[in-house]
Amino acid sequence: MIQSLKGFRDILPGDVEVWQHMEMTARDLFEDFGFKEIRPPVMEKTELFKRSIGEETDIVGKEMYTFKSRGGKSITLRPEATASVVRSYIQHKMYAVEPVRKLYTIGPMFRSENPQQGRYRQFYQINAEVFGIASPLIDAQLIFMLMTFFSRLQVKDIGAHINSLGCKKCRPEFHKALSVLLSKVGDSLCDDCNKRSLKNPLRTLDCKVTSCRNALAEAPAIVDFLCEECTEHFDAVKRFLDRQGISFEVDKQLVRGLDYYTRTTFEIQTGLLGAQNAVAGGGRYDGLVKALGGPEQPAIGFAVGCDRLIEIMTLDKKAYMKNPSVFVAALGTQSMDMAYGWVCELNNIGIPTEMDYSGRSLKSQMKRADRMNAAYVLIVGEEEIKKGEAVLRDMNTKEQALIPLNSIVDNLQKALKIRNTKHETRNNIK
RNA sequence: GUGGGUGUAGCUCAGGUGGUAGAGCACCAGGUUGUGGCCCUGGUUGUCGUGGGUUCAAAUCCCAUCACUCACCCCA
Repeated sequence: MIQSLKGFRDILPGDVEVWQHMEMTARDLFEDFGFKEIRPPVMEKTELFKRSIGEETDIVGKEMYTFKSRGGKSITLRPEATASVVRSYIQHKMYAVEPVRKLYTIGPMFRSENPQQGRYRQFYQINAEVFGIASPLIDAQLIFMLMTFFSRLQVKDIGAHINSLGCKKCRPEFHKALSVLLSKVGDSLCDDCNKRSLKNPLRTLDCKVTSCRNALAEAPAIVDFLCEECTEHFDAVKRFLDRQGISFEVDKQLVRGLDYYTRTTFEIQTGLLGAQNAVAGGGRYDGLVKALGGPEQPAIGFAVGCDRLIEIMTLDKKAYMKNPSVFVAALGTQSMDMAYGWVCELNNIGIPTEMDYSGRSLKSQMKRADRMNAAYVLIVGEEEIKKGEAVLRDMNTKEQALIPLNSIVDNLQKALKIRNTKHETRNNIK
């Protein structure tokens, strides 16, 4: 038997409905906030990711699906979306047409890590990116939109964590201070952190090894080294979050794993997913557009981990399943022949209708209709054909009505309309 | 890449110290000769993850391998 690849999985009917709901919620919300969808390809030149994410990061260093194309070019299955969106923004000179762009994208990402809870090799992200706005207003608004997204999906047990990583002006100062400490406590650090302290000292801050945590307990905080502008920016973000009633925690240890982040960074964490506690993360990347060959343009964005989000949604899956409105129970070839015509027509006008295709007993057809949760069963057999009337059974009330064979479709349409309005009024009253 | 746990029917799982498989649910049929949910009766389904080894005999013991899972690492 051929199985799917390790870390790659099928999302099956029954689960897909929840995914659709999540995606619809995201689209509606993001478009309310002025975002437009963009769909970049899933493959890019390897160079794009090396230059944006950073050569020394784990993602680029050991997690990318990289291979040679037939022409010998190095290409990579995207490990994240921001790089592609920025590339596209530059390639199509979007900045020239309209200075401010708000874009979102939904799709699969690929990283070759060992799978575990909330982590797959093909995983899905919803990304939102804003170009051309330097103001802290957008930082706060983006976090506000993200939190609204979670609340619309009724996700609980989450909290926002924010930090500022400074800019190219103030970060070197901090690096210096941190490096001094690192070289002092080098002996008590783990092997990884010793490597990090040379290549990417920032990363030592979120090491989970206890000895490192202890050694770095007195580590300087980036926020204490921020330049005047960065401090102002960070304070403003916090103020605007407060203003919208968004509760958050300033987390000095919050360092992002991608090199391009500057200033505001944030992560939405949950306690429900074990080690994979980040359901969403993002931040500002003011230097990236220029670094990839575009003009100097501020930018900020976030990514939501869909697979993880789905796991903590704990919604009633059944609520999202679509059930047939009508099941046509036909007995005998002549009835099946007629049923076939009605089913096609009803399907065509948007009424989900099912029938039995193998000529089984009425009892088993009723059973199937019941299991499928059909609202109505239309029964047609020899008797009905003789009388010229079919039996329409309401599966909830068990009421049965006779309807003429020549106006089946009209009658069903009417019956379902009445039923739907009943539902609507009931929902409105609630 | 590293470590722990698991792998038996479509699903959830039983199968002390070796004797070639079972339950519940699901599915199908019947009871009710044309009416669903409850009930009763019967039925179908397995290369016991895969490959090798020990043995008269392996789901059971040994080795390898794969997959799943959790954790490290890292991240969404």
